[in-house]
Amino acid sequence: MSPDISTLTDTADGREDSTDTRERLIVAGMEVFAERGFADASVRQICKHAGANTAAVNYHFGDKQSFYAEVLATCHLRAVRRRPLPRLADDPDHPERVLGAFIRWFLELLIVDGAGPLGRLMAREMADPTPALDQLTRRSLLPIMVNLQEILVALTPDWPLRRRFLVQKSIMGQCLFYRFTQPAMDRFRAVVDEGGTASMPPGLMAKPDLPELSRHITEFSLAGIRAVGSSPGEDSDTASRDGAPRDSTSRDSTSRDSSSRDNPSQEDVTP
Amino acid sequence: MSPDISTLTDTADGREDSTDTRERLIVAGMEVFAERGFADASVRQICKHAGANTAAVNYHFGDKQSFYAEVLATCHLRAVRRRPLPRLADDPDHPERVLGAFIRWFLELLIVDGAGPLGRLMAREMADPTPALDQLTRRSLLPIMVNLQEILVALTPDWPLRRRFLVQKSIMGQCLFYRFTQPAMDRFRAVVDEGGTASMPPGLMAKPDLPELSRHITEFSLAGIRAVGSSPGEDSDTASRDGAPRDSTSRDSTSRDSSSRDNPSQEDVTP
DNA sequence: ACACGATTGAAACAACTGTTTTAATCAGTC
DNA sequence: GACTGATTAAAACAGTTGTTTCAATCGTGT
Repeated sequence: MSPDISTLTDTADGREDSTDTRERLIVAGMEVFAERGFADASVRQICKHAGANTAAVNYHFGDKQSFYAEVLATCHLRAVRRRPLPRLADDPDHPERVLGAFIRWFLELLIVDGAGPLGRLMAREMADPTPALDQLTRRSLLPIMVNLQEILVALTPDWPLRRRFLVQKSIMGQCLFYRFTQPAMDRFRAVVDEGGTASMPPGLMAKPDLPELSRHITEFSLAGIRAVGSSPGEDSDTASRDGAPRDSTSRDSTSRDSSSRDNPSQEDVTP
Repeated sequence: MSPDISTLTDTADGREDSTDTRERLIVAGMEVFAERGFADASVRQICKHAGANTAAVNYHFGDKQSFYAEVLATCHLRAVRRRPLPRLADDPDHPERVLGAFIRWFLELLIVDGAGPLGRLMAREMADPTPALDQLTRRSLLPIMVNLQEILVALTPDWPLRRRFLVQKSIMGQCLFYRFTQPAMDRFRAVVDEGGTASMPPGLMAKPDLPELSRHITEFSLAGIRAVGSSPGEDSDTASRDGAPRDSTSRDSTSRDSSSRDNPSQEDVTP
């Protein structure tokens, strides 16, 4: 009797513990929450969209907030399961190559999956944090940043930590741009395409081409790394130059061994 | 019925026709909208916060949506008025220097003003666009991007347009990172500071230091520009499609008044 | 002084919100 | 069959929302 079996509820991993309506509620919650935000999405709307009764959300999940957290977690889990993160251990001898793969992966996550519910929900959480952002940061953002940090450690073994963090943020910022500014860029494209300016003629703001994009960011960033690496860093506060230049003996992905190299003594990051 | 018809248009530029409560409403609107978002902020809340009656918003601005648009416009106008945009014309012979000044300016806008209402409202608009995003894009984002594009044209006169756009987005992305990821980074910092990982020890995620930051991004970006500039570009696709080989030579004379065509929004940033 | 338009105040309106309640339905197991 | 426990359906609840209504007030020009 469900009116909308048509909605592709890619229940490839639909488990048995979840009732039919429970699953349908989560799917509907993804779509509606992503489209209208937590505050603007009403449970009635979601339940109708899922072909369930108004009380279904409260029965299955307790209240709206818990339901939202569940939707967010499920959304994240499914997105991350189908797109495995490229790690340094995959090719420990060529960190530049791994960096390129990571950038490509990150861009795909942001642009392809980012257009779906997960990306929109995360963007909303950034602009308007709810209690669920905490768990989302831990589960989604932290592994990505740790992974990139490991790649950068292999690329720049004897850098001060603070400088490496700056590079990390430069790389992530270049990628995140295409997700966070997307709504504005769409309107921007419309403005430029109809009018245009001297330095920005119409027709130039096409949608990003993913291979070209990842190639550009990788090249741009590697050059930036070499540049800021050869400049005299005045941030000797995080001194402790370890004596292991470009040693790619770091073999394990979990990398609990590299802590001894990076982390002799520093709690003085704020001069 | 509708008391808003004639007087609403040009009140954003600080005319004195605004009553005391009107101004108070806008200020309260900035704070409450920035803190709770458009949907979650109630007019009762705003009116109480402004010491006005519940009907004040509807009387002075028509409805909530128009009021919000007015708040956004006023907010943008005041923030941009106190922080003039550094332009290429300020130092036409040293575009790298201008680029550094621009990056510094942009970071200040994002981090200092960004922590205030304008930044939070813009972040919200990005994640959850309302009809007001259109006007905000035109007035706020467009002049910034045009200005950066002009600087980049001076830096890389004979580049294909498409490649220059990529660089532009790389630069803006690096800066925007510190605004859009701020809530997540705060939580991130808390996680790292309490636990820490192998490559990310506690105490490292300090708040960004503005001079250091702008220096890093400028250096990083200039190196990236040189790198992607010396690589073989696939410029044929865009150059031929656009049919504009005119870029670097003809625009030097018209660089100053690029707003002569249809770009009155330029004045929003440099009044 | 009066009148008049602009503004304010307090109450009311209709619609919607998340959540509960109560009754109905459905599988299974004795 | 009857009993049990989980699920669903429909209605109701208490509260908030944006917006209107209408009388009271204020500021001024004459």
